[in-house]
Amino acid sequence: MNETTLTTLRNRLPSKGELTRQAILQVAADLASIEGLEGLTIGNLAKAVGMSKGGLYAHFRSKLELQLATIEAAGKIVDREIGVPTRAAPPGLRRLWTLCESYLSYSERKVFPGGCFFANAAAELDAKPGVLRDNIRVAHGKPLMRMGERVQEAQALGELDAKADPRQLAFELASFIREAARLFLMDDDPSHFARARYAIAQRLRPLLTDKSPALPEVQTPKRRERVAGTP
Amino acid sequence: MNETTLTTLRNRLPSKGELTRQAILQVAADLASIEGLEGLTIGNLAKAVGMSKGGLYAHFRSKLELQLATIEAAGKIVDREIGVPTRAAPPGLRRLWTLCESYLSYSERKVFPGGCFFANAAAELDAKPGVLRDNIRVAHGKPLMRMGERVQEAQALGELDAKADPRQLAFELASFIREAARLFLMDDDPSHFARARYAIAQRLRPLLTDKSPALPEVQTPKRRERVAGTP
DNA sequence: CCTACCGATCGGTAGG
DNA sequence: CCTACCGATCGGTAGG
Repeated sequence: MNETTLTTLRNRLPSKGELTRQAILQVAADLASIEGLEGLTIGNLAKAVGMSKGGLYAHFRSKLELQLATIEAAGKIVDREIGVPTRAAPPGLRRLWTLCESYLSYSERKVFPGGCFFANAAAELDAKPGVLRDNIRVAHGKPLMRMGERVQEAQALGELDAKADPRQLAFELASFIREAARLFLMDDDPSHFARARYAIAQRLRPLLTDKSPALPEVQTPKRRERVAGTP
Repeated sequence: MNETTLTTLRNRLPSKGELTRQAILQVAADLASIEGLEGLTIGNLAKAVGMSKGGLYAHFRSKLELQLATIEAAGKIVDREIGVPTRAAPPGLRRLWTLCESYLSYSERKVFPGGCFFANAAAELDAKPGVLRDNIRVAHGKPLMRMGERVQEAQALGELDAKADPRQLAFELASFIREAARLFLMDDDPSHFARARYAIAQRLRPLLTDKSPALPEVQTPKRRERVAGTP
C-alpha cells in the first residue's frame, strides 16, 4: 500500500482518534459557549468528556491549540446550521430571506447552549489582542459579509431594488437578528424574534420589485399601550 | 454631636475609606470590561490598584460583594454618560435623538476600555443563573426601556407619528446602536457608527410630523460597488 | 489514554 | 491596610 492509498482510506474512514477528537470538540464548543473560551479549562473539559487531563493533552498539546480547534469546530457547526440551508434556497430574495430565517432559527434553537459561540467569543476577546481574537474576528465577520452578498445577488436578479446599498442593508438586517438573539438569552423571551422578523420584512418591503417572489407573511408584534415598568 | 449630625457630615464629606473604595471600583469596572466579571480576580485587581489582596478584603468581604459593587459603580458611569445628557435635552424628538447620540458617543469614546461593561457582562453571564446575572439583566434592560419611553414622549408631544409602536421602534433603534458598538470593537472601524446614525435617521424620517423639530443632518455612508472579500 | 507530579494563582482567613 | 498562610485548581510535563 502506497502513501496515496493510505491517505484515501484515512479520508474515508476517520480513525478512532479522530472521532474522539471530534466528540471532544463538540463538547468543548458547547462548554465554551457557556464558560467562555478562557473559562474552557483543560480540567473542566476533561470532566465533561469523562477523561483525565493527561488524556486531553494527547489530543491537544496546549490550551491554545484546544481553543483554536474549538473555534474551527464551532465554525463548522454554524455553517451546517446557517450556511447549508441558505445555499440550498433558490438564489435571490428567497435566499436572502432564508439566510435571515436560518440565523434567527439558529439563535432561537440555542444550537450552542450558552448562545452563539462567536457572539460570546467576540464579546469576550474584543479587547484582548492575539491569535484567538484574530481567528474569532474572521468568523464573526462572515455573517455580515454573507448578508451583503445575498442582497447583491437579489439585486442582480432584479428581485430587490438596486438603489439600496448592500452593505448598509446587510448591517441593518444583521442588527435586528443579533439584537433579538442577545435579548432572548437575557430575557428568555422569544418575542424578540418576532420583532426582528417584522423589522426585516418592513425594511425589505419598499425595496420589492415586480420580479420579487412573495415573502412569507410576518405577524405584527403585539402592541402594548404603555411601555412596561418605569422606575 | 448626635447621630444625625454625624450622618450629615458623613454625607457631605465622604470618608477616606469611601473615596478609596470608589477609586477601586472605577479600576474594577475598567478591568472587568476587559477581563470579564469572572476574570476580575482579587489578585489582578490588587495589582492594578497597587495594594495587597488582604487590603482589598478590607473593602469587600468576598469576590461576589466586589462584583456586585462593581456592577453598581458601572451603572452610575453609564447614567453619567448617557442618562444625564439625555435628561438635559428638550423633551420630545430631540431628547430621543440625544439618547441615540449619547449611546453612540459612549460606545465610540470607549468609556470602558473593553467595551460597554453591561454588554460584555450580559454576554458572559447570560447562561449562568445567579445574583450576578439578575443584576446585570436589570441594568442591561434599561436602555431599551428608556428608548421606548423617549419614543412615547415624542409621540405625546406630536413630534413623532403616533402610529409607530414604541417598543418596536425602540428595539430597532437600539439594534443599530449596539450592533455598531460590537462591530467597532472587533474591527476598530468607526464607520459602523455612521451606518447606525444613517439607519436611525432613515427609520425616523417617515415618522416625522409638522411639529417635529429638524434633526441634525446625517451623512449617507459611502457605498462601495462590490462587497469586499468574497472567499 | 493513565497517574503523579510541578510552580503559579485562585478565593479566602488569621492575626496584627 | 499588611504578611503569611490555607486547600483547590490552573496549564503543563514525565513516564508509562
